Amino acid sequence: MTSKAQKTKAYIIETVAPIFNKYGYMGTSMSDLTDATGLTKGALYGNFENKEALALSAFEYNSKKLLKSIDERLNVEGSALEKIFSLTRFFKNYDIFTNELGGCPILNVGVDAQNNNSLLAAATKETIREIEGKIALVIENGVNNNELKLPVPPLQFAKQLYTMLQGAVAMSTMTKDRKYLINTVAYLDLLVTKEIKK
Amino acid sequence: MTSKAQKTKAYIIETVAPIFNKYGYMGTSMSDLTDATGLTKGALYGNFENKEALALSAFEYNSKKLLKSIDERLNVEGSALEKIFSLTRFFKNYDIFTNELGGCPILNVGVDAQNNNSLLAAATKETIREIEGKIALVIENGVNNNELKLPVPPLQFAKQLYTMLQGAVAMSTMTKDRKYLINTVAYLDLLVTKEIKK
DNA sequence: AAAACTATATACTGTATGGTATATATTTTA
DNA sequence: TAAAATATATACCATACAGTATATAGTTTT
Repeated sequence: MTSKAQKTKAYIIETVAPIFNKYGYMGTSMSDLTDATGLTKGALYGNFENKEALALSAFEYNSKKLLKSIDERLNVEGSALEKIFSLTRFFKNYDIFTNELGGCPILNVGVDAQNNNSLLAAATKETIREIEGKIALVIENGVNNNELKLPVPPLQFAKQLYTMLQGAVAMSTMTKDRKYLINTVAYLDLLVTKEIKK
Repeated sequence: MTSKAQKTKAYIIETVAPIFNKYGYMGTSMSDLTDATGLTKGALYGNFENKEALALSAFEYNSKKLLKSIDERLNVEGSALEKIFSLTRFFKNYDIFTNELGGCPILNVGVDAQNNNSLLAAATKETIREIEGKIALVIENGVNNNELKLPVPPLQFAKQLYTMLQGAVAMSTMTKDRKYLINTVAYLDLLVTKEIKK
């Protein structure tokens, strides 16, 4: 059974997460958070040591949501190719998916925290590593099944794939134009079919 | 002749530009800027209406530097292909180039300002448009010279190219690993040679 | 249901914030 | 070089900031 206190803590995190993600660590004030939650500073500081701990919990909340979704796409039934296409299909609507998170947590926090908060910066870096690892695993299985042929090691290919996807995320975020996502995914699907499908 | 006042204004901008770029609009305080310049608030507010005007001038200063460098690479003597390779060579060391600017101004300001400052967000968007246009022009000339063949219109190809480069910039920024730049450029050079060179 | 405990609200720190009015230097013009 | 014009420094707003001590309300446990 979850106690009232645990519920409050969870409520704070999920309310606060999109705000930190949107406005950044420096751009979010504690009073923004009391306004959004309807709670007082006493409640926030009773549940979290300080602003940084709260921001970190918020990032981890968003990060987990993202990782879970990516995992789901990469674990669909079928061949390695189908798993990869499932992932690119996810990124085609990435802007819609990340809208409720307050934008892409990787990009927003990764860039925002770079020079402002080393803990958050490290957390982003770790999440990137995890995502790349998950993609690499699928690709590696495809190679072992004689389904795929690669010009580079699986992890490097995964990194390249994710770099292109994240590039589309960055461009569509900055220009508010989702065509970057659509066109990049179309290109990647073609690339995968033509270059690494055996 | 440049008056003392004009020199001061220029000095403020060039001193302040990397600070805004590194720490963001909200992460930079006016006292950070008085510290860095060795000037007082009176001097800063005498030369700029407010913090926002100062940040905008700072971004434009960085943006112009970047656009100038890109222009130089795209205007080297030679074929369209050589111009494109000149650009990718530039991005291979993009982290070194942007170090003195306080990071990539497009990425940093584009992400930071997205939800915090609409003027800066619009300025980033415009700079992206300019860069894409410059690349598209080179590619279009290559097509007209019968040097290149494209599967998509020149501007779309330019956008795709820049998206991949900017993806590498984002990833190398967030992970502090320049391999993303190196590997992406290696891939792009291959892509250009194999797919669009006639 | 009462006692013990815990979580949230209130009221308050001291400091930093963006911005301004005005005094004082410093340039520029005559 | 003296007067006029301008740029910078100083001293000061009011407000917002992260964080805290303590009172009060609410939840658990017995």
